[in-house]
Amino acid sequence: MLQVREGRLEVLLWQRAREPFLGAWSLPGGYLEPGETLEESIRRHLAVKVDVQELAHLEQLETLSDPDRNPLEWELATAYLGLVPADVDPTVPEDTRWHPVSRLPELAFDHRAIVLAGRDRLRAKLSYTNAGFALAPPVFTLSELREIYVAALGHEVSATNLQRVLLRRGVLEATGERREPGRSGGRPAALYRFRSRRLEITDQFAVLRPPG
Amino acid sequence: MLQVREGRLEVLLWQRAREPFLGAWSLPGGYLEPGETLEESIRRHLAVKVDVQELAHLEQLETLSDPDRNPLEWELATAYLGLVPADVDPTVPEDTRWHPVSRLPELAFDHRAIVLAGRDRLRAKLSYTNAGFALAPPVFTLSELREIYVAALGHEVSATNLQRVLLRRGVLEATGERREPGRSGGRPAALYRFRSRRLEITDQFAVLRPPG
DNA sequence: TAGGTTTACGACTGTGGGGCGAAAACCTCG
DNA sequence: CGAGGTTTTCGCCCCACAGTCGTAAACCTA
Repeated sequence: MLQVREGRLEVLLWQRAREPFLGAWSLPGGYLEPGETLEESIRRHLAVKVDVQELAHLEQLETLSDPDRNPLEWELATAYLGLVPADVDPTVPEDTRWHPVSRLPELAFDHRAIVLAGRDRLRAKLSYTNAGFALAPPVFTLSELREIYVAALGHEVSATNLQRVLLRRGVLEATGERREPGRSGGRPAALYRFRSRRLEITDQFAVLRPPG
Repeated sequence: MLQVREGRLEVLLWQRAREPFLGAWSLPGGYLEPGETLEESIRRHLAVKVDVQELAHLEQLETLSDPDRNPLEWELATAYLGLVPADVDPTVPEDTRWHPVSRLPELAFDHRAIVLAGRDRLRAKLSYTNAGFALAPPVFTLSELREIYVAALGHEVSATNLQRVLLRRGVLEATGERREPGRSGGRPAALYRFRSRRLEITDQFAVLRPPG
């Protein structure tokens, strides 16, 4: 589960209570029950930690099968990427904490690689899909959205470009409302929302397009 | 396993010898052995059908977990995409055949969806990676490469653009050799090869680039 | 009302892909 | 040997679109 918190991309980790890797930080998850879908299982295990309603997007990353990934027993794991909007702050149990992805502690199993793979997948999809909807609040100003993109991408983003690109592609739409400026003044910012809240691919990114 | 054969994108299928879906066409594969990697398992099962040396690229697609995907028992499956260069024609057993992806027969399980997902993954990666190396012979003319791209992408591709795009990105390099023209004449074509034969991502495709 | 702050937006620029037509380099046939 | 046909190559133009910058708009406080 990734979320932009305080201008940084962070991941939800919990401290293992069992061997192997007792006490190490690790990704939330657990075993699959018979007759259960992988996605159902993920949601069930996450529900123990956080309110699952707040998961705006969930997608499969990869299935890990290295026989040495668990030193105690042979075990497969299917990694998922979950995204949480920046405006919510789910209450989490004592043994669970958000960690900035840029400074991860020692992680159990191959979880470090999984977190980095999730970050990379997110960064790629921010470029050619509307994935931002899963990180942003329901409505937002362009400045707020820009901060979210900066945190997730890890580099500066021009607000002008962000607006033009996302509007041209039809990813964003204006609500018509404005946000009142703060104490320091400034022009009131227009409020936007994502046109769709489900993942959609921006087709025109394909190079070697069909003619016409 | 996908391959461009006779100007079409085709997939290797075999006819099931057991229930469920006895007699239906299905993707090659089988059960995972303890202590085995998923990729090792795939290669092991494929080796029964074809010479595995000819697999130029293999990548994981998705793990399917719908409890109803197998009517007889609860079973997970991890789908892989394998690519075979167009210049080889592996000998295959009696019960195995290449089928054009555009006209698939009735397939067992969820294999139809898997094949289409593999085709779509391939099409996407042809745009922003050097994935073509896994479909093309070691050396080739631009016309030959163009035919492969047309077959895989399912639409026309201008030879001019193909050359310019792939050369600019450093995906292709000229060998310096030329191919003798055929009976009908014509200017001899320059021979090219892929600079790398391992999957590499063309970074500059990212929209919302870092400044500079 | 002046000065500061934040947002919005138009204008310019540069890069790179798409399309087209001419030139190059070979063939065969009369 | 030259004419005509075939295939490949390459230069040129166009246009879409992202990146940059500067200015105008719209608010605040003092």
